[in-house]
Amino acid sequence: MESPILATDVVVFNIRKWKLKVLLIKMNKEPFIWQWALPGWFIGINELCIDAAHRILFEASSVSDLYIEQLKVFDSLDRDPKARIVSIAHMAIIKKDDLSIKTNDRYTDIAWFDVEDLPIMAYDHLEIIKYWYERLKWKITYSTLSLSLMPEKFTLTELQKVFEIVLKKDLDKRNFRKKLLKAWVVQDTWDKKTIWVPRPAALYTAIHSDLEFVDLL
Amino acid sequence: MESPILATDVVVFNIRKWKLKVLLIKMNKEPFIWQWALPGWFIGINELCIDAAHRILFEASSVSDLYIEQLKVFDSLDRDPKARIVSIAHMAIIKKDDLSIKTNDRYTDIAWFDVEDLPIMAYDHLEIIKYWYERLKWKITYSTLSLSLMPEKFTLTELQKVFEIVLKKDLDKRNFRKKLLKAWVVQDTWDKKTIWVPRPAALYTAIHSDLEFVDLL
DNA sequence: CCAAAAGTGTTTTTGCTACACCCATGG
DNA sequence: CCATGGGTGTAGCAAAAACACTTTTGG
Repeated sequence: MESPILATDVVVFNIRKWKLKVLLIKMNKEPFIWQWALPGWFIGINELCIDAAHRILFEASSVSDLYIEQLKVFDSLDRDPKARIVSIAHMAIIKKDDLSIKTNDRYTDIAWFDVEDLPIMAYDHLEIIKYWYERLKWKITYSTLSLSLMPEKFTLTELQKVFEIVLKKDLDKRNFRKKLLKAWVVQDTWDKKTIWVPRPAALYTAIHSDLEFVDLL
Repeated sequence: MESPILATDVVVFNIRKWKLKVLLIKMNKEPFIWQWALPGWFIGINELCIDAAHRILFEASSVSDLYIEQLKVFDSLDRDPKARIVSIAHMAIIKKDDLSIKTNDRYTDIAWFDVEDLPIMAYDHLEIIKYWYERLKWKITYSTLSLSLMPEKFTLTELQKVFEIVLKKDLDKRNFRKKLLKAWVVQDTWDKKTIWVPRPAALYTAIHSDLEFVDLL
């Protein structure tokens, strides 16, 4: 019995210039030549899906050391015109200060796109991004996922801004701080942010490095 | 490049004798001969994962027409000792009055097991069941998934009992009815259940046949 | 007429929302 | 000394939780 081929596509989120961005690469092969797409490739026969996602992302963009989450299979029969390929879609999140991206010769270009302003895309990749975007919005409200978007140390105002950017709505400063501090997921570093702010702001850091489930909003 | 083989395993839930049950089949081949396992098989090259799940379930147990949901990939390298097989696990739910199960000659036996009292199982199937059980508990609180466990017509007390069995905790009768009726997901059939109850109880039925997302608890 | 489950409202508690002023620093 | 974002508490309201008695039928 012949089996579909297994691949993975990775949606990489990051916040840059006060916008939620997604990492896309430009294809240099048919059938979608010159179109933008998600970084993706085949899963090796002795490879975990999540390892494949890490590897592919590193190969395409030299990015490593990030939060990555597996879920949701995309398997429509016509998603790839050349072969029957089932894709296990992943979501990755890059901390705000991980910067350098550069691609290899498998692609012609790599760039960050605003989630609200995506180009025409190859395959069903637009659908995959929309799915993960909805999930991201939902998941930051009941887990510490938002902290993966932050640098090592951050102020509460910066964290609040991340929520406002992702959720596209304003939050009340006092209520936000109350709930967040009550959840015991961040701790004061006793360090202060002194540049770019009139009054020094307390810098916090995540208590746990792995994902925890707590109501934050 | 060689690719892992794609398969699917299906966790089938049902409520029988006031217990939450899972459907298992007994294998008649190595490497797990005589052990219990989830119904599962390979996905065809031109087959949707969810169609494969339906087909496999029908082949193994002659069960059809049920709620089925795809999610979560199980892909540890050592989950199958003979080959590298990645499994897309599904959850299926059978209405209380779908009864007949019988297997084919691919397996030696088929039976319902209490979720709280599972036998030693082949592969990583125990892990798969535990995952879906947690998800089931969570999902019935914010969707109409619970209605998939009910027969065509049911009383509110019966529905409450299903919640109590799955969640393993008692609920307040008045609060339960208030929230449930306010969610507008069931309607009175003006029919009455008269057998086995002292006072005739109103029979309700689901308004929508597909899954809706509403807070029920 | 008694046993057994059906059915029904109100009060209390809790958590969420809305809201405005003083503080510390750099220029 | 002024502009700028940092930091803090309380009151009102809506949703959730706790709670007990009357009704209908079969035996």
